[in-house]
Amino acid sequence: MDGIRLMDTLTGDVRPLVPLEPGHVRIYSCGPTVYGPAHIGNFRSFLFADLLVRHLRWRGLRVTWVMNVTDIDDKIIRGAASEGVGIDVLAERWLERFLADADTLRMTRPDVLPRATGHIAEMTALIETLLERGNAYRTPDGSIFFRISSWPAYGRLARLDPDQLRVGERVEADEYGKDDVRDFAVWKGPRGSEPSWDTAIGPGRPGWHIECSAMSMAHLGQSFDIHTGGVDLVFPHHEDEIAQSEAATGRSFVGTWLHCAHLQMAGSKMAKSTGNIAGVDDVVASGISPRALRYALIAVHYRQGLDAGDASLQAAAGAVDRLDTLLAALAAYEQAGPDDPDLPGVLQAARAGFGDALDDDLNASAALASLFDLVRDVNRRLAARALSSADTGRVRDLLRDLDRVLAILPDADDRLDADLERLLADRSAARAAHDWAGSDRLRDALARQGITVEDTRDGQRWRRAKIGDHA
RNA sequence: GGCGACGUGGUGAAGUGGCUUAACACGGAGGUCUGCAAAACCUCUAUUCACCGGUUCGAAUCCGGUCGUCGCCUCCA
Repeated sequence: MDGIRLMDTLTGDVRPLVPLEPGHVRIYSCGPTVYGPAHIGNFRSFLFADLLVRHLRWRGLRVTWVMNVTDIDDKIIRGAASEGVGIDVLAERWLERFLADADTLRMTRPDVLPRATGHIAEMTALIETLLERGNAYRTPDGSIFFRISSWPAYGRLARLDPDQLRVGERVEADEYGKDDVRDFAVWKGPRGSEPSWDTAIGPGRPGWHIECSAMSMAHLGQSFDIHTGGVDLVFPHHEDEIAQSEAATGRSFVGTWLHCAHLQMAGSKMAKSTGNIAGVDDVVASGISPRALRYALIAVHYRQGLDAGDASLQAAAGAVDRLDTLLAALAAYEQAGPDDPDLPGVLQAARAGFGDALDDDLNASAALASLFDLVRDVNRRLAARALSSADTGRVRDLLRDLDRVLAILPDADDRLDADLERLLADRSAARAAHDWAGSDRLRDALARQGITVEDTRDGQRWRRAKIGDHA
């Protein structure tokens, strides 16, 4: 093991992660714009950050994770106006929904979820500095733009030559007056009935990019370790963040830029603008459990495109079921014999393989391979009756340990309600009486309620069904 | 038009110079076990890594070309 290595978008190489403060990693993730429900493509990028955070913590590092919430932007303004409510009402509603979906997918709650509207002062302070330093200028309508020509490094992150940028023919009315069409707004002057803040730099509202610069620096400092987002944010969003942040502070902004590839659906990018989307609720309604969805979203390397087709979701459900089955088997197994002398080595090797894979730029596929190698090995030992009852606890402990990173196993305290418990007890009794017809009837009844029951020499065992019910 | 990523079995996907005639998962075929079922385990399911050429003792892995897919090039994770 030679530490955690990550692929930095800016330099294009894989480098060891060296936190600015030893033992403490500061991470900023571009979060949701709360004007509607986030789709599972959005969640892929959030879950990839979650996986990173969980792995770093599993490695014993302290992590401060900040994810912004954009609660003021054109779409929110438009949506609120069409409903005749304030932007705060709309934002609050969709933020709640975002958090609920995030919980469903077992995303770690970020340490801070700063909102743009709560950081106007930080943004205007940053803009003032940019004005003072000559990196930004005002236009007649009260807007303020960042001057790209004042920042020679512009385009480095996206590997774009500013002179080659194909500038759109459409120029928004409010953007007339820019010195250069490529310049971007850090502050938008007041317009009609749009929300506006009275600030030291004048009335108006913030541009999108400045939000992330201000909020990340407010909560993590002028320089921090990792910034994550989807590849579509590389340009212009993150490019602009770097320019305005470094121009304002004179310091390096971010140590490592991490970008995850798009989730695709039917061969093309999942995006709200194309309507080619599926929400967490849509997938769950189709019978895929949240745990299986999480598995599908994190099982493929984050820089690899991923198609959320039915086949991959079904495969994920199958893989999760294999883990559930092992847990159920461990719980049901009883063997008084001596401990398996080989087990400690097997467990240690699995943990090492798992951790090493994730250290290597978060290679989740390889980490899962290590986990499933362990699953087969343990199943073999269970079948051979080589393990003791105490050994099953050791295996379970390791699975739970690895699951601190994966978060795909059933809850440790998952219990059936009383009615189902009774059906299980009845079935056990029927079997004891060799009442096979009754036993089969009860098994069917349980299956209809989403519980799979299986018989072993240690008695019956149960687990949640793969498809359908996922309480 | 510019820039970038990628192309591995029935499917998803790891591997990026010899340990790999290719991990792991899903699926399929056969077998063991079992009241039945399921699960699990065992065997089989790519002599081959888009195609062509080259470098090398040796390539899925490096180089060149061709074809194809996807993404970015102003607010989309």
